[in-house]
Amino acid sequence: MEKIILVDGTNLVFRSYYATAYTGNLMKNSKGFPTNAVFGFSNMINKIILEEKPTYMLVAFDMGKTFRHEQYKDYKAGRSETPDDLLVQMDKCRELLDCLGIKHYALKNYEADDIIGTFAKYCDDTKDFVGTIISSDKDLLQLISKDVQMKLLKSKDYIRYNIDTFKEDYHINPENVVDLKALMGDSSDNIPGVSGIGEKTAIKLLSEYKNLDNLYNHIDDIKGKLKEKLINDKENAYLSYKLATICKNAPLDITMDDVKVKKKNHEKLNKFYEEMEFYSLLKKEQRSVEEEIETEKMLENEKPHKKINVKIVTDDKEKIIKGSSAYLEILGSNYHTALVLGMMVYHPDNSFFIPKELLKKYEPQFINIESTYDLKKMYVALKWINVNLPDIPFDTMVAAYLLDYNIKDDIAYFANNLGYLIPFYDNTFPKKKGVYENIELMEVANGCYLKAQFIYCTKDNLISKLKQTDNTKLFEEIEMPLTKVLGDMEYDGVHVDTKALDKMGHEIDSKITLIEQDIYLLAGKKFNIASPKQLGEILFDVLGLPHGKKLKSGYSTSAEVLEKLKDKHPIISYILEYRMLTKLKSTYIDGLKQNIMNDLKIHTIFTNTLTRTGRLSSIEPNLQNIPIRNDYGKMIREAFIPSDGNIMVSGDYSQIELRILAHIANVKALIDAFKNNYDIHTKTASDIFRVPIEDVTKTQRRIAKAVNFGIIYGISSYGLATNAKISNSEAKTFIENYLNTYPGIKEYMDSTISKAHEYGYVKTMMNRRRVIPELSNKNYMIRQSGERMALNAPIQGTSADLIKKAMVNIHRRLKQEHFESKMILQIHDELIFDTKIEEKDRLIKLIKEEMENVVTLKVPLKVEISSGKTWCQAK
DNA sequence: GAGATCACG
DNA sequence: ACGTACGTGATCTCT
Repeated sequence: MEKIILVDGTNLVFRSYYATAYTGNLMKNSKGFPTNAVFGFSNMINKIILEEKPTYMLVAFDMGKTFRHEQYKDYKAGRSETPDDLLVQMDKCRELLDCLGIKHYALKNYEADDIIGTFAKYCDDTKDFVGTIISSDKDLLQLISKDVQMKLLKSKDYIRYNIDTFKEDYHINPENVVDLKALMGDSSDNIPGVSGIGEKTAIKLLSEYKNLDNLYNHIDDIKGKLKEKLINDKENAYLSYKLATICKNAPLDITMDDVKVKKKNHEKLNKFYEEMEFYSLLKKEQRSVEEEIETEKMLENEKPHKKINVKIVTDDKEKIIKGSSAYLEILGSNYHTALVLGMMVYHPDNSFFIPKELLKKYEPQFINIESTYDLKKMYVALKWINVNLPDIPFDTMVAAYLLDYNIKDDIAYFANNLGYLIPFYDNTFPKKKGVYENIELMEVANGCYLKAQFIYCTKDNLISKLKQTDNTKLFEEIEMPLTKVLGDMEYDGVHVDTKALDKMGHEIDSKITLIEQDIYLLAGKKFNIASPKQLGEILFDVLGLPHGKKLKSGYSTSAEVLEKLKDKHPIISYILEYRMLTKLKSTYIDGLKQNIMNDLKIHTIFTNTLTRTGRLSSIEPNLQNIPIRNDYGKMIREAFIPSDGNIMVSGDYSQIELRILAHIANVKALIDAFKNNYDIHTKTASDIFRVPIEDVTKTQRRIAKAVNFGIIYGISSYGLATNAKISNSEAKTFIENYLNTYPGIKEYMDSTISKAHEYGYVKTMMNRRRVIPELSNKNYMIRQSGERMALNAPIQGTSADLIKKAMVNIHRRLKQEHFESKMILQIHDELIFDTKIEEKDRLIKLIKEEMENVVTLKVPLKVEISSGKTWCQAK
């Protein structure tokens, strides 16, 4: 006796789609392809395979817009149209089944139900098969028999019905489900039923009269309103009966042999998950493949460690061949604190793994290494164990970043993307309760071998791709040298006055406790102020304050909304203060303290392969968003201090993005304004409001400033209106005035957008590309946002190019000219230096020179220098 | 793990 | 009629 699993594919896909589609944020991969339904479907199918371990399985689909009962299709047509972003995912679901070796099938003029019904009947008619139907559609319950059971899917889990449990629950026979539907109808399927009869009445009637025919034969036994209803809708009842009946003899052109589960194609499956960007499933798949190999091994009774293991050196006799690739493996996610395990060097003629203890001995040979992945990580991790890494010409991670490959910090993502099967870090180094489990050095080395080999094999291809995209110069002259510059900055770190932080922490704590009491008193009860949900209830339900915009879960309690309620209730200002203080405490005091290392310094990581525009980002901790805009925040900056006896110096590009815009768009009025060193927002206000500079009001300047920002962000009138707190039509007028005043900007915008659509990407001054798949999205809104990205990326990206180039130049000169001062931070348009007092004047001159002359534009670049005892004062 | 909020350029 | 400013990261709540 064999078991066959019959899955209602259409039902599963719809469920997956609508389970997430209403949340508003449709799940997509980075190419903009919707994946929410495929993701849910993949999870469900994998779960079915895991639970049922099927040898026979069929996933049935509806075919297009054809229906079982052609003549009644008006009823079914009442279902709303299938959304486009669901339709495209249907094919992907079938593709997944192909990878898994599972048969899927659709038949013209028949529905998935009918295909399942026909197979169910086969189970009934023969002794060879029993069936299990999987769907959330109650219609299919009619197919339950002594040989066919059903897993009825519920929102979280499912109910498994066989013929006995079904009867217990429903008090009717499965075949009478059709009669049940005929009476009660099914709104989701547009089956009318008898109006006024629901499930309860219908079941009561059927438990007495068994079926529809018998019921109408004894119609006179029934009294009153119910009888009337039944007679009135008799026609509908019989029509519904037909609609609800599942066909059991569809002319299938497949047989049981066709639905045997085949061996899954791991390679295709990996590619599929990769394309969809289902990394959790990709990892699971990798683990299951490994387990499979393990079991196969056990079965064949092989000796362990039969596979060829890589060479782990025990002395320094091996030679690193010139041109080798290298990969450093560390235990831990933050390379400042991680444990170095060792380094694999790979060359087709000689490759070996150098354990940590021997790295120092191999240091002189590192000069022969020519490629790696994540050079900065390797460079800094080695610095921490006092091993110096000379310049390595090629970082495949940085190259892949410029080329818009899908990369993460784990090289396995990139490798799998290109079809190299490389173990994921999380699988090689599993954690239990946050603690790494014991590791086998040989396993680490074997994984490392694959990684280094991958790097070696990929390098040339990346080099030629960089050339094709005109990115060679950007790569060689900016990004590659910058990795080590950033590495030095991270390693040097920033001193922190822990005591000052502690003191502030205590003060803030006591303030928070006081404010909490005030808030509870005003609210009339204790609640979790940090929970927007609970806070919303207090403000809008209990206190009855007017609410602003609604979000997915309740009304917004953001500072923007609360600000408007300040006059309405005294609790509001307490909440705003509470928010500010708790933010300060948890993120900027406790958060920062966690990241202070034994040297009393903070070592951030500048991620150089993450942003879509070419900017850096800063993590663990983020030192690019330390407060500055209010007094509480400034206190935090007091705790960032230079080395003993030194001072902080900062160099800040003034209005760099607007200057770049003026240059790129060639706007004479703006170029002149910058040349004459005008206040740019006042000048803009004077131009667009047509008043002399000295007559520009504060409001006019504020609006002009908002418009200037808006232009950089890829303006829309609505966006400007909300931001500048003006009406939509006013915003429109201002934008029109602006574009008429500066026609170069209009031209820039038009040509950028049209080129972006033509090529699918935009470029910065240094040829850095940003690919924008959103531009070809079907959704108008997404396309619009793509156009805004296209307008912003060249500006924000060029600014990133310029400061990066300046950083490389400054770093080079600091070394050449034997400065002891160090560049320690970059905050997008600003550089911070830990400065020796004697070097101050020389350094300032150097910074200004390098930053202002990094390139020559039609506008001068202006850098503002400031200095002081702390970061706060250097501003 | 996602959403809400808020910190920065 | 749609429903929006660009680029980031950390923390907390809640499912």
